[in-house]
Amino acid sequence: MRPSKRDELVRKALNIFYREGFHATGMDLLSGETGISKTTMFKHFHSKDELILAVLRLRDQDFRTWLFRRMEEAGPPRAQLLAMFDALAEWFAKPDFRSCMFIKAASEYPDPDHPIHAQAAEHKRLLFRQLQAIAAEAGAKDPAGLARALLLLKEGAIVTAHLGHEADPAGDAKAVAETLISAALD
Amino acid sequence: MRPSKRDELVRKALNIFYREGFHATGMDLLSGETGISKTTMFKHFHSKDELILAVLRLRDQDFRTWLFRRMEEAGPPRAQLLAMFDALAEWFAKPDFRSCMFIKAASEYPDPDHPIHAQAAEHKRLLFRQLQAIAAEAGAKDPAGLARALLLLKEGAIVTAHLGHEADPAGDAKAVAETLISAALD
DNA sequence: TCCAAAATGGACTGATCTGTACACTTTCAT
DNA sequence: ATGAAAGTGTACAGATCAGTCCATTTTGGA
Repeated sequence: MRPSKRDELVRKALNIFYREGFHATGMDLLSGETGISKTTMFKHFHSKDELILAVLRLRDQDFRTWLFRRMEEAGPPRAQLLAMFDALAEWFAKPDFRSCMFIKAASEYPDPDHPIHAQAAEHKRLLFRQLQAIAAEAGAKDPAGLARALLLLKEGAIVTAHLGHEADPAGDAKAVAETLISAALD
Repeated sequence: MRPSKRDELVRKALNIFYREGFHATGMDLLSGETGISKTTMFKHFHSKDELILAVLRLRDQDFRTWLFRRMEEAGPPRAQLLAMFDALAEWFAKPDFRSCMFIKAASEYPDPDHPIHAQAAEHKRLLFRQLQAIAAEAGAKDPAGLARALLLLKEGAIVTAHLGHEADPAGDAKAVAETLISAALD
């Protein structure tokens, strides 16, 4: 009925989990930081894991909406594929960039059977599907193969931007992507 | 004087941290699982963080030794570069593969100023240096650029192998690497 | 054989963890 | 205005967290 508090909790929890990590963030801290009482938190979500799952669902929506909107703005499908890496560069440049929430979730919940791990994997699968569709639109000979290759570059760039000393991982990835796309569309 | 217990602790802790995660693994569990008393553990390492740092140093040594040995076995430098992805495929196929320890460490300690995060970053830098040297040996026009591109593919393959549904991320990465290497050496 | 260093077990601290209980207040639709 | 739903504050449970203490036992080299 009044979903505002619930949404507010999930959105604020997203930022804190993203910044601090999942295990490192306690429910008490979450309550204090969001101003939402622990009682209410546990009324909406029966466990911390359920809250994390809701956070990941929100993040999945937000991220894919943001990314594919940025890509669409680039125009034709071929340009869209390349624009993914410009979007990544934008993201990496933000001062609060701290890698990919789903890579982090999979790192903290390494058991593939854990629901949180599975939810993170689902995000990657949805990304693949959308990218494959654009690759097909662009006329790629092997849309799935091109999408897989571009996603390898994307994940690599994210990890490197968070962990490496490289100046411009998104630019490096884009350079490789250009040759891949050219070869796939000729 | 008698470093056996210390080494034994670090080696066993490595496996447990790798399997379960850093925050999720308590010192009591570590003591129980390794059979080494907590007193002894804290005599060797003044804190859990120090133990983790030692674990990461060991993992860095082990991993780079293993990887570059596999690559050297492939023969000439150009073949060595490609062989990295065969080594990755081997690794991914192991039933206990759970992504890269350093990506996981950076995920759990997201603050770049944290010593554990810094240690993980150092590993990636050492990898880059060794790969760059091989790229130079192979006669690449831009050894640093080629090394960066290949490492993007490597990190992407690792993440995808852990989190994705793809059948053969190492093979996908290798295919891209082949065209990159050809272009860089012509 | 003997001694010092290394390792042990287990109780203990104080903090923090997830999750609950309960009595109270706020909000909103009717 | 009233009643049900939603939210609050706080104290609490029971487990686990990192880390300490100490008296005892084991170990390895001289």
